Amino acid sequence: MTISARTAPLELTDMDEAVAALRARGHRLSAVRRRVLTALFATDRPLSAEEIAGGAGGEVSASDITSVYRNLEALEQLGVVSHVHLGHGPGRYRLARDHHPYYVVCERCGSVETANPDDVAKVQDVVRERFGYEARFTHFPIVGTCPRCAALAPGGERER
Amino acid sequence: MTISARTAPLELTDMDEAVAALRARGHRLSAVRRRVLTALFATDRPLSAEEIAGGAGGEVSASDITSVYRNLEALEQLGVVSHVHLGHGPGRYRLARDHHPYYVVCERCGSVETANPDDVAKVQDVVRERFGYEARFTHFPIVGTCPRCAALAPGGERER
DNA sequence: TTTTTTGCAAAACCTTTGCAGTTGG
DNA sequence: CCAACTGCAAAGGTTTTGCAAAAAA
Repeated sequence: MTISARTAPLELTDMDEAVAALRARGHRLSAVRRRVLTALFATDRPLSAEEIAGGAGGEVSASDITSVYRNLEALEQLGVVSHVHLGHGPGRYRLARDHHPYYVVCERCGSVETANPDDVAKVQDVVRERFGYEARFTHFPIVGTCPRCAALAPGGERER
Repeated sequence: MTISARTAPLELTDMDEAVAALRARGHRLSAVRRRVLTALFATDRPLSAEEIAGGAGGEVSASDITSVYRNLEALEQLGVVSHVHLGHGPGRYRLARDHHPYYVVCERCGSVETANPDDVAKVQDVVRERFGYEARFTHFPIVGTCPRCAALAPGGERER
C-alpha cells in the first residue's frame, strides 16, 4: 500500500524540468524566480524566505523578500515547493519531491536530520493502524530528543 | 519502558494544586493568572492567548493580552502549561498533564481529535526503533488526512 | 513595604496585500 | 503588446519588551 498519492507527483531533477512545468502553466522565468529555484536546487536543507532572498548571505544584490514570498506561494500552489516548520521562526521551503524530504528534529540541540522515507512509512503505518489517519510529517516534522541528548540528560524535555 | 520521564510531573487535578505549586515558587495569584488557569481548567481544547484573554467571547472585561502571554510563559516555565501549534495561526495553550494531551489534526477539514496516549505510545515505539529518538507530539501534533476526508477524495493533500 | 504583576505603548518578527511601474515572451 | 512579475510601502497577525503605576502578600 502506498503511503499517499499526490496530485502532481513532480519529480524534479533539474531546473529545466521545473521551468518547463512552470511555462506549461503560463508562468514566466523571472530573475527572482530563477534565484528561488536555484537556491532550492542547490541544497537539501529547507531554506527560509530570507535565506533565499539573500539578505543574510549578502552575495549579490538581495531580491525583495516580498517577491520571494510571492514566488514561493506560486510554486507551492503548483506543487513544486512545500514548506515545513522546524520550530519557532520562519517557515522553511524546499522542493516537493515525490518522496518528500522528511525531517526529524531534536528539540534539545536543534539538530535536523533527514529521515529515511521507509522508516517514516513505518511510522505512518502505525498511525494508520491506530488512528485511521494518513499521516504526513511534511508540514510539521517528527520532534523529539535525539539519542545524544537523551544520553546526556534523560527526561526534562524543553520545547523550543 | 516508559515513554518519557518528565522533570516536573505535575498532575494538576484542580486549581488549588496549581496555585500551591505557584506559591511554592514565589508566584502570586493575580486576577489575570486566575483567569488563565480557570480558562485552562475549564476545557480540554487548547486555547489561544486571545481566547484566554476573553477578547473573542467578550464576557466580562477582557484581560490585557500582553499580561496573558506573560502568564502563559511563566506557567510554561514552571511546567504547568504547554503550548501546541495546530496549524498556522496562534499557538494554543493547555495544562501540561503528565499524560500530555496529544492531538491528531486533519489537514483537510481541520478537525482536531484527542489521541489515546497508548496509541501515541505505539507510534513513539516505532520512532524510537527506527530513529532512536524519543518522539513527542506535544509541540507539533500528528497531522494527516482523517478517514472521512480520505474517503471523499483520496490523495491530493493540501497544507493549511 | 516590597516584590510581583499589570496595562499601555511600542516594537519585533514573519507574512500578505495594493499598486504603479517593469519585464519576459 | 500584454499578462506576469517586481519593488516599495503599508498593513496584518502573533508575540515580546520597556516602564511607570497598581496590586498581592
